[in-house]
Amino acid sequence: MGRVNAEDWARAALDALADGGLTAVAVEPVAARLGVSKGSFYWHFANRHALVEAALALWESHTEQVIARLTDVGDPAERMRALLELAFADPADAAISFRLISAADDPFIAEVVRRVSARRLAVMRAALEELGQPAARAWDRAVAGYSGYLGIAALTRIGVVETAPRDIVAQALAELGVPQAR
Amino acid sequence: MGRVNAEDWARAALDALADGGLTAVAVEPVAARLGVSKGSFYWHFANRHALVEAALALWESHTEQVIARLTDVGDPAERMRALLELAFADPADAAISFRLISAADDPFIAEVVRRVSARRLAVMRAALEELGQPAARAWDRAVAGYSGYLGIAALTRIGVVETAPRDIVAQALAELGVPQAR
DNA sequence: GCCTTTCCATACGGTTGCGTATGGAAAGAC
DNA sequence: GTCTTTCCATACGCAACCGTATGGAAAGGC
Repeated sequence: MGRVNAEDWARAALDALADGGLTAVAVEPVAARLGVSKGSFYWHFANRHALVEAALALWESHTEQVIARLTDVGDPAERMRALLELAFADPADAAISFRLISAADDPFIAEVVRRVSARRLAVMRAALEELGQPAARAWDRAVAGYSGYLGIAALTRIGVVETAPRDIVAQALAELGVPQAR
Repeated sequence: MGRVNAEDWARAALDALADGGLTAVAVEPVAARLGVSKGSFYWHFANRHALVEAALALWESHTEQVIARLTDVGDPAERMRALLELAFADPADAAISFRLISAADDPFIAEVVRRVSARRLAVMRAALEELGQPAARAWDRAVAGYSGYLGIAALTRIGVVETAPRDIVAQALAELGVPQAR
């Protein structure tokens, strides 16, 4: 790999997180993943915590990028469909979300994952409210939907359900009470 | 605490698992929790894996005890209600389930948690089928319900939802398509 | 072509947890 | 009361990872 920069380290750390959880975001293993040594790491970062911080910032920015793309979609039903398709298109994110919630004993991680989760739920709730659902119902359905997203990731992890079926988006939309434009 | 036996160790290990995840099931920390030293541990167990094994066996037996109690309930709707009430009565179990799925990188843990999860899902599916739901639908609803159970545990962990509302059982029964006997 | 800056490898000490060895305390056999 | 069995504390070696120190290679300024 030759020379690497801080962003390479952040990306590799996020990969390691998805593969092996927070404990896998360790300096020496990630260095091995990049084909460099610790010497490189401590040039780009002060300590391990800074690496975790960078990986989480990268992860959070992905969510923000997705949300930014969704604001272009005026119709809330279509926006919700786009959201779900983006969400299920990237199976790694559910795994990472799961890993981070697992690691939420660390207050810093808990804060980041709480913020990102709340942000995602807020977008879902807003779309459901625009579709005419009462606030409380919209919130409950958003929570139920996101819980299912995380729970399915959990069950997939242990192999009691295989990869999500093809019509998962349509199914989810129906359960969220979003009218199908078909 | 004075003298302890293997079962004390297993219970303490399960507590440690709920509190801090699998990495917290370490010999020295659990010994401290029991007020003894490693010398005690290696008298009762061969190695750390045996302790993890004992803790998981204890956890699995809890599930089996719950299921055994449910077989006494003839009416499937009432049985499902009893199941949900027992499930939500013990908030620690969802946390432990979540912790174990998190730790499913370990093949042994993956196997146990897969077996227990499949067992629970089978009981749910059977009740739904007895209620007249087609097999595929019963399975999908069982998976959706259990996913929600795990997902809520995840969201509770990071504080985006507070403790489960009072009517969580009624709500879950409705979503599972179980007629309310009221 | 030299010199500075940038970046990385290697070697070391400190910490934590696993597993082993060994001696000793406490309880029961008789 | 002695002897045996049961159980535990302490001390040690080993491995993995964090963080530091230091020397050196590679790239760019001029």
